[in-house]
Amino acid sequence: MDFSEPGDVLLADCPARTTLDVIADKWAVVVVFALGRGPRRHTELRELIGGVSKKMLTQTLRKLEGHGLVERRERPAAPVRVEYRLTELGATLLGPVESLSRWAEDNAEGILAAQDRRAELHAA
Amino acid sequence: MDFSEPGDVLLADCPARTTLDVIADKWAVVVVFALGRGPRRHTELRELIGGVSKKMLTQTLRKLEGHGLVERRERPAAPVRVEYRLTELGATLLGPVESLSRWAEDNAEGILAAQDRRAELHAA
DNA sequence: CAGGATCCTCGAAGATACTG
DNA sequence: CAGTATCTTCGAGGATCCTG
Repeated sequence: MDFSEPGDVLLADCPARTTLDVIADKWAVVVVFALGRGPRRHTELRELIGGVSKKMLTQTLRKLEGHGLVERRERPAAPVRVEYRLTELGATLLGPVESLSRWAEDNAEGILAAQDRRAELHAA
Repeated sequence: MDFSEPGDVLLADCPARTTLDVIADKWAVVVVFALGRGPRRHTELRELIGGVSKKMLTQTLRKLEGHGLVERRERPAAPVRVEYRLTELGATLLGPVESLSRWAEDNAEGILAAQDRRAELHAA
């Protein structure tokens, strides 16, 4: 249990932590997941995701774009059409994200059960 | 690309999304990661993680405990000693979390590069 | 349609001090 | 040591309106 070994990153002020901050945010994860199935437009994403404001979605997309994970492609037309897609780099994030979402799906029940047990204790 | 297929969860108001909210937070991920190597005490965690306030750490631990991912074990003594460890359920989260952290580590460089390219454009 | 600009609020989180 | 309590600030994010 020696944390000074290499491989024990993610702690303190390492690049991995910085990088994690990019994606350790609810919307980023969900957006990447949603784009995992192919390019989507702003409105499509909003409908698919649900519960995200226009502002937050744009903000999240800009952030992901700024980090090279998402590409914005504007179709000249009137009214404008804008498509977002994962970049090659962004696509590599899909594995971990889906691993996470699979876990979330598989363990939703257990988590909620624990939550409820808590609630009951708290009520007593 | 049909989102109505099963397996396309994580969108809208599904249990997976609720569950994701539990862990889609910076500190939660890092704490789980840190506990992945064995039980740790409050102070140890604070030192290992770095940049987290006492308050936030306690809060995060309570949350994880409330969701059945972490167990709090108090050793009667003076001064009190408290150990935190992953529960069995919590340990199952280790896979996804490490998958994520490995990604973060491997792609830190690429991410930062994209970031910098952006910064330059913005400066111009 | 996509998204900038503005205004406003409310809660997340730091600082500080105290306790079992 | 491992917290709790209190106070305060600061910015994330919603609502609304406007534009190319």
